[in-house]
Parts: sequence; structure tokens; C-alpha cells
Amino acid sequence: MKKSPRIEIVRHSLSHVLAAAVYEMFPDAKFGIGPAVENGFYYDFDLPRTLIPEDLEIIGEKMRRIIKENHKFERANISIEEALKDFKKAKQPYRVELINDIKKEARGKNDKKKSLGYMLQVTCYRIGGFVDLCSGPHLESTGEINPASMKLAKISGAYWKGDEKNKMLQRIYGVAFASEKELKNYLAMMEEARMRDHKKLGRELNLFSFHAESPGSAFWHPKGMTIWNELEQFGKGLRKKYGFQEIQTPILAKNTLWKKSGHWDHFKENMFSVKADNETYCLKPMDCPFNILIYKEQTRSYRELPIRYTEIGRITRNEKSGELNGLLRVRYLTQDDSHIFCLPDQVEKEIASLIRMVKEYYPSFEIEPRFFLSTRPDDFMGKKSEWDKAEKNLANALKKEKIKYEVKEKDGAFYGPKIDIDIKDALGRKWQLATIQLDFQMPQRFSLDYIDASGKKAVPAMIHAAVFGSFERFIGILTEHFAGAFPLWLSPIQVEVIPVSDKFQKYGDKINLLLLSTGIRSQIRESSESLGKRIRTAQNQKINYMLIVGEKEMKVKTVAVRDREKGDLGAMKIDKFLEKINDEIVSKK
RNA sequence: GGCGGUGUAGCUCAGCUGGCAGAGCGCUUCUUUGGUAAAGAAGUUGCCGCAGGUUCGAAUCCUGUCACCGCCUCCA
Repeated sequence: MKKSPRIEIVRHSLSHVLAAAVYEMFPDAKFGIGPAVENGFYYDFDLPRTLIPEDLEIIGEKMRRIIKENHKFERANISIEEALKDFKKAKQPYRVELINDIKKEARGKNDKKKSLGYMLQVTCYRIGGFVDLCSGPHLESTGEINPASMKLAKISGAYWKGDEKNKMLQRIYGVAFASEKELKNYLAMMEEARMRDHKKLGRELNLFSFHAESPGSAFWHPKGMTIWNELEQFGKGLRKKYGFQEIQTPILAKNTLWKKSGHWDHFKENMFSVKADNETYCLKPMDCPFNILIYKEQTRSYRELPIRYTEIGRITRNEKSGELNGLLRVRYLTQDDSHIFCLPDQVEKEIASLIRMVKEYYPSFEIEPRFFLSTRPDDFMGKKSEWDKAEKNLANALKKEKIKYEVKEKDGAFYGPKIDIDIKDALGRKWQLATIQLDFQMPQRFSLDYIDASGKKAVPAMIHAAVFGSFERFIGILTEHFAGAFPLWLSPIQVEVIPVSDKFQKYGDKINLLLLSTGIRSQIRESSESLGKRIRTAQNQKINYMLIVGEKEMKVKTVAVRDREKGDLGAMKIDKFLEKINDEIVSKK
């Protein structure tokens, strides 16, 4: 979908119309900000009372009326001082704050340029009796908006300026598109997303569950575990190919370790701790310090670097209650973690190799990765020069692998910059999965070293990487991506044998056993349900193949194959079906 | 953690201004022995999230609390 500047203007103008409608309903309303966003717009208000869902109807009606009345968006530039006076008089504290921010910024710029005045104006727009501070651009008039292509969507809370220390305002979201048809498509897509919700499918397909007794932790059922194990095996295979060795480390350590790593300072609020023997232990929120301890077990020579460790890391993070979200945000998660210790001049090669490995994962899931370089955050650890070097290392590796990427400013970890890999799912939604992080800080904090070629001690570099990110999140996303219809190699039940009647149950059992003995996940059920009903159930369970067997098939030792998507494929010799299905599993189609 | 919403059978949900807790699906049993997305009948299913309060009487009203959903914040 291409972004049209025109629709941006429409959305922005709509937020202004929304504000006008709210002003009409609540003359005492205090106004926050109201930008255009992806798929629509929003506006934040400080209102004398809490909005209820019915208010949205009323406000929406008012907006449609204002649109129909075809008001002009009248633009006016006024001086900052005048604007300050006006908005103070109008009792608009957030406006006053914003104008003061603009003033401060303008001062800064003017000092440098030594040409006072040019920034000391702000832009306001007026529709009817409502004046709003806004840089625009807006449409000429409200009549240009098609009211049928717009809909108010929801109300939620939002902190003023996005800071949780500030007051919470009420945010009204609207969706808006260039045409009514696009709006309808969008709403249909939202409905589709609802149908694909992994929490719903997880229950229907019996993959996993959540329980109030342990909020934020998934309970994996046999079918979910099958998917998990396939992923784990797949990931471990690739790790082996790229020279990793598997390790396993404990789930908790004394907080002294976390103080040393810096995690205590940055995340102690988010770590579960327990007291034992007059010591405080923390459940691990990361695997890295443990990997470091293994590295430090021996004196390392430059000859043995790089050392590449991989670990299925069971980690725990005490996320705030409101942040939990099914499998996508949990408190107990399992990472496919990796740590590389290498010489500084091996860094780019190792990163490039990791990028190739990441790229090898995705085709099996029918998803396209997109790469980002996340740079130094404000609360960084270490020296700027080290960061510059690390960021350059990452950029060079990306270049070497001819990867197109975008930069996410200030989005790095506190100990180093990272390459983040996002994917788009079947509905076009973005998710962050894999991450490759370069770290010159932990090795220093933990006094890591190796003996270099001249016999002197030197400090190695450390690279952190995860590809699935977490098994929980990855399976959640896959479930939604495939709408529960997993590709054959991942599918919990690949085949169901369905005898036409119980006279053929024995023949069915034989086929089922044959399939199971060759490693295919097959099942057969004894049931008095009609054939149609059993097919329907198997379809709803998204079982890839149904083998219908009756008199005809038994006589000539065939199976009637029904494909979950393509339907009836006709009769097939059993050997031929085995060959077909094994091919598909191996090629991960 | 903050704001808003929602908690009734395994699932999806109905239950109005307080007055005997319901439907469909599922599950069990029986009948049916089927040919590519729902055979028929009977039966079963409840701490109305939890704890208080108001009331002759609470699924329903009030308070608190827990969990979930959406958003904000956060995400090593």
C-alpha cells in the first residue's frame, strides 16, 4: 500500500474536525495533540468527564455535520507572544506548554543564526468558531472529506507527551481512508485479524493455554509442543551448521551478578527475586552473564576464537500487568539465544555470517525479513567512540551482505547497537523477531580476555543474537500468520485417516500405523459421527491431509486423499502418498 | 503501573427496572453404517471470576480485588 500525501492531509484535517466536534460538546475541553497516523488519526483531550462508548456516536455525528457544513480551514500565522496570550486566556494549558516549547526551540535556532524573528510565529487553523494550534497542512475546507470513508474507532488513555509521569488524557482514535471502499477493506481486515487471534486459535486447536494462577506464562499442550519441537530442531540444525555449540545455564543467580552486568541498575523493577541464605537471587532476565561465566572458565587463546555458544534460554521478566498480551508479551519466555566471543577484527565477519543464518530461517515460514540498524540510546553504557565503532561494524556487515536497511535512531540496547529484523505477516502487520547485538561493554565489565598472538592479554568482542526471538512470541505470530493452518512440516496433526464406516476401521488402523511408523503425525478416531461430520471436524482442526478409506480403497490398497485446501485429490496408492507427503515435509513446503 | 472495557456451562453467548440460571455447539449413551464441510433421539454440563456490603431476596445494585481484552508507558 502506497502512502499518499493527500490522505495524510485528510487524516490530519479530520483530527482537527474531531477537536471541533469535541469542543462543541465540551466547551471546557483542554486540547492535547492530534496527528494523522497510519490508517487514521487521533486527538488527545483533557475532558471534564470520562467518555463512554455512546459519546463516540454523538461526536461522530457532529463531525459528519461539520463536514457537511463545508467550513473553510482558515490558516493564520500569529506571533508567539500573541498566541501565548490567547491560549492562556482560553485556559488551554497544554497549548501554552507547546507554544513555550516552540519558543524555546526557536530561541536556540535564532541564537545560532543570529536572525531573530523568523521562527517567532505559530500557525493556527480555524473552522467555524474553533481555533486550533496546528502546523498543518489542512484541506481547503471540510467539504472535501468523504464522511463515509471515516469512522471513530475507540477511546483510550494516553499520557500527555507520552510520559507516564504526566497526566493521562483521553485519546479518541478514528480510522480514515481515501474512499469508503478502502475503509470497508480495512474494517474487513480487522475482522480477519480478530478471527486469526492466536489466543482464540490456540484454544480451538488445543495448542496452549493461559491460567490466572500464573499470569503471563503459557502452558503448552501436546499439539503446541509439537510445533515448538519442530522449531527447536530446525533452529538447532541451522545453529550447528553455522558453528554453534549448545550449552545450558541455570535460571537464577545472586543479584551481585546482575549488579556487575548492569541489569540491576537498568531493570531491577522487572526482575523477580527470591531470598535464600541471606542472599537475594534473581531469576535470569537474560542469558549473557551466564555465557560469560563459561567463557571465563579457562584462559582463552586467540586461536580458539570465535567461540559460538547457543542456548535455549528460559528467562523471566516481570512485565507490568497491563503489558501482557497472550504469547506476544509474556513473563516467562524461552529464547533461542546465541553468544559469540570473538576478536575485534572478526566482528564484521561474524555479524555477516549471522545475517546469512537469519536469512536462511525465513523462507520456511513464508515471511520476508526487513532489516534495521538500531543506534545508541540516551542511557548508553561505555564510550561514544566504542559505540561509533560498533555501529560502523554493523553497518559494514549489512553492506557486505548487500542488505537494504533502515535506521532506528536511539533504539539500541544499553550495552550496544543492534540489527533488528522485522517481518510482515499475512495481514501486513509488522513484528520484531530476530536481533543481532554487538557489545563491547559486557566483556569490559566482566574483565574478559584472551591471549593474543604476541602473548598479551586483550579484550574480546561479544555478539548477542536470537532468531525466533522467543518461542512463545514466534509461535504466536506464526499462528496468526497461517491462521492456524500450519505448513505440513510444522503441523501438529498432519494426517487423519477417516474410514467410511467402522467396517473399514481395521484397514484404517493399518494405514495409520504405517504412517506413524514412518514418522508422520497421523491419527484415526473411532467415532459414530457421519463421514461429512468427521471431515468437517478435521477441516476445522486444519489437518493437512484426510485419507478417506472404504470398500473401493481397501480392495486395491489405496487411499482417497483429501487436501485441506484443494479438496478431494482422488485415490492414490499408499506408497505414492507416503512419497508425496515425505517430499513435502523435507522441502518444508 | 496508568486509562477504558469485559468476566454467566469446556466454547460462543442470552439473561430487561433485583424474584426458580438459559440457548446453540461440545460431551455421554442409544439408534443410524455412511463416499468428501454439520445424520437422529435422549441425557449431561454451573463457587454467574473472588471477597465484602445493601436488601425479605443479588448473576443483576454498591465497594474492593483478581484475571483477561484494547490503548498509553515499558521491552535487556
